[in-house]
Amino acid sequence: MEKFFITTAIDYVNASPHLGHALEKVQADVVARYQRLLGKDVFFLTGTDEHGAKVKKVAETQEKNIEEFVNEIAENFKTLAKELNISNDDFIRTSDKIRHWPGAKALWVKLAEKGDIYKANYKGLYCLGCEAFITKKDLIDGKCAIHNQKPEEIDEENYFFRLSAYQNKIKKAITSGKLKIIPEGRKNEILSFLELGLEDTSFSRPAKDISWGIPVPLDVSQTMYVWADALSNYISALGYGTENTEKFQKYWPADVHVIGKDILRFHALIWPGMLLAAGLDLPKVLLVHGHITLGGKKMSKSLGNVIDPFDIIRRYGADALRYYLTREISVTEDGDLTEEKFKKAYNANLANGLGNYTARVLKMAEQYFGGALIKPSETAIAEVPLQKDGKEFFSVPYVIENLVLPEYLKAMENLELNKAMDIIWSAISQLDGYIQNYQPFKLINTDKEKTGVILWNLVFGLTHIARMLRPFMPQTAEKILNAIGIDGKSEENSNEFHVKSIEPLFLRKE
RNA sequence: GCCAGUGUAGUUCAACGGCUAGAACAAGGGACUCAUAAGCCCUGGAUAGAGGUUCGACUCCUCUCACUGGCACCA
Repeated sequence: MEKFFITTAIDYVNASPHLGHALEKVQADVVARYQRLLGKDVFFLTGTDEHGAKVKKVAETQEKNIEEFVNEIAENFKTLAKELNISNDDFIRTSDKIRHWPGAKALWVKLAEKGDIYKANYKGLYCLGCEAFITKKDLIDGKCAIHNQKPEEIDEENYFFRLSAYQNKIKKAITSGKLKIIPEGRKNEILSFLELGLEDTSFSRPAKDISWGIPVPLDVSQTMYVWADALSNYISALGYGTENTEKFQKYWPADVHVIGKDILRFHALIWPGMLLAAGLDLPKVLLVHGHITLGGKKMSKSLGNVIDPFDIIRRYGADALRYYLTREISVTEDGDLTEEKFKKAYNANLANGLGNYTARVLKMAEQYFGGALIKPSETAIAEVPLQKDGKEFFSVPYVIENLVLPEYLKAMENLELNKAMDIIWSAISQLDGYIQNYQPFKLINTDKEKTGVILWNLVFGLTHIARMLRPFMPQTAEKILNAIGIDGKSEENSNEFHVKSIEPLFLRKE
């Protein structure tokens, strides 16, 4: 069986999950569910990044024991995944000494043995107010923009990773498409960055500065810096560096890393560099998503414009949020969300579009035929084709199977999730028009047989809509398939439908 | 500042240099009733600005303006 390994970035636990985390989880989940439906052996990994001075500081601010603190936040991320119906197979935490540390350390040792880790002085600007290194970007007139004080120039000994040695190989992997970066614009961004030349990258910090982290193998005076620690989660979770490397052998390399544009460089440069140094295969695809803005503004606590994903799920349901994140927001671009936009999209497409179509079709089938619809002859089906621009078009099954499905599959293969969703809704719209054309609700009084053919077509369409929706809106798809008397698993069961009407899928919100 | 990219209807998006610039939502109108006052049909409405190349430009070139991203150790 073909394997498929997909990951999300691991989320940093300095604060609770927000909509951006939800976006990434849902995108990855849709792909994972789709690949499972294709029959692949999917391993879907997500997790949390829990180390670093920042986490420690937040825990201290809240006067909490650091372990308790990260446990608490990690639990929030797990809860979000659960409430969003994320089908992850595993959840890795970088503070997990048993599951994560061995892999992170083993990779470090591998790089060290290769001679690609060396000690050197790291020079940086350290702001006492931030209690962290800051960059030139953070400076205004040479002073920290937040604390308005001059940073200290610190010169300390660190381990470095010889990233520069892999510059050409990384570049080749990207240009050749061996490591594919979606979208194109992000790829170009990385390639132009590569043109500038890669410097080696700092891979550790003195333990006195970062005590909350993984100690460097054979040198406890140093703690692994974030990239050495966090990126290795993708293989540590598979057992790399432990006695049981079965999963690692089976699933690596990743077929898709779903990441945000903010961490592209680390995944497109440092991570491939590490893998090349360790003699491991590179991931196949980096799917880079944008950020969610709220009313056109960046999410920020100080702006007070945060929208809580849990709140949306509570009020509209997980599938509604999944719908918005995958259809109303383009996978690779920034997307905007406001309560108003959400409600509008919910009413127009879930309550009115999908929900209403389902309701009217099920109701008619139940009322006119007691829910039992038997597949009509090909000739009978051909006699009630779809209409297009007032002219007869192809039959419903033909359009679904030969026009809609291939387009949908193509969009899914290309990871164009919002396009795939558009295709589903365009099918709904065509079928709504079909009802209007043939008016089965009138025709039932004069020609019951023909009405039966039309309704069979409508239910047939509904089964395919539900099937296409399964990766996106699993609960809704199941409800629909159950209402049609289909278990959703076998594909060859459209000869006979036993339909019963159900509660509205999505109630309108005023 | 430098390098990329974007700019199309009120809004979100689409258009290998080639038919009348397409959709969707929103707005206005109409005929219907199976359905969640949903659905269907019709209508109005746009290429940021200025030049240029071309038989022909949303598309290519130049400049201006606006916005976005990147310009390495913040995740």
